[in-house]
Amino acid sequence: MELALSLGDPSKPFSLLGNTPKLSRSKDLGFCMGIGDGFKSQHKIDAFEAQSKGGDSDEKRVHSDPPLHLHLLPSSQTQLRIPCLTLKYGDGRGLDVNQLPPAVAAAEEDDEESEEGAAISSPNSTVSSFRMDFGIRNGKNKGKRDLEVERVSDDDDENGSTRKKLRLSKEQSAFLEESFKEHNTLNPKQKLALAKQLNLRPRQVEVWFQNRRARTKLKQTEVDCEYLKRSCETLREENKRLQKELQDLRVLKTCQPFCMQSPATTLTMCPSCERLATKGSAAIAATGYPPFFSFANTCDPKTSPSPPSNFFKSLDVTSEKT
DNA sequence: GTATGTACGTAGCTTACGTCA
DNA sequence: CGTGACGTAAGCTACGTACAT
Repeated sequence: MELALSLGDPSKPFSLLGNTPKLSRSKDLGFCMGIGDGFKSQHKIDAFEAQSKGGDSDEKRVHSDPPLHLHLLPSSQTQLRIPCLTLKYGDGRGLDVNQLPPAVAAAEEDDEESEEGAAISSPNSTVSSFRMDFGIRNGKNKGKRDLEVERVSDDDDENGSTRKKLRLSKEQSAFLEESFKEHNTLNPKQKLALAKQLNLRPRQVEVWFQNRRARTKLKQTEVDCEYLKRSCETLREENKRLQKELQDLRVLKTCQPFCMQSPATTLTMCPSCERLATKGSAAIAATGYPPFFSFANTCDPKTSPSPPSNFFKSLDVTSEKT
């Protein structure tokens, strides 16, 4: 797994070694490492939908970018086949709390339609005709968790205003996860479609995506933190080594009168190993002979190609007189 | 062209609840 | 069975952006 820092300008997209930010789709990765530019992609989707809708308030948001058609769901046009969910609605068992009571669901639908238009809920809509029975489970899959959920469902019926913690089913979570991999933000239409497909309230879908983004960011922060720790450790070691080299050079400078007569000792850096070498006293001390060109035994001359003449960064360490 | 108000979406923080060891 | 840690759904607030006036 590659690591990349995204601690700079938060408005800029997460970049992985220069690659375009892209949410990871790998199945084995528990979270998405890339932080996409949610606003931009969202606007692209808006632009597309405004164009396809043919003129309402959204149309004014159209960007100059070409419309980007994102497929919200893996199979929004087809029935999702999940074996444990294929029981018919209304067998009287295991009614999921996350499935709205018919009256409430109808009210929710009306609210959403009044807010966002009836595009989704039209009788001919493939989305509205598609109902996944996520709330229905057979006896085998109905466990303690479902019983718990049913209890809350009863409360929900008697008072919809109280705050309830409704655990999403595995299937619902998995489906939301798949959608999140496609894109980590939702526009109202997508939210509605997802809510309908999963028999959730649009607000639940919205909250789920909010929390999912937060979790992704948290994970990324942890990864960044680890990376910074390692970088810090590496730099500390490097600094320690360089300090020691500098100290050695200073000792040599004071101990060898020969150095006083020579011009400034020049430190050079090996292009392959990036260790310091000298064209002067240090090399003399190391070899006993004034070197013409040396990396102070830090490099294998066979494997170290000759650097261009202007490559070396020079450090004058003897220019100041003590 | 600029200032102001409004609507909306998001991030961040927090709370409350469910699950598990 | 009680308890604490952890994960997560949901509430709340601040902020940024787009748009209308």
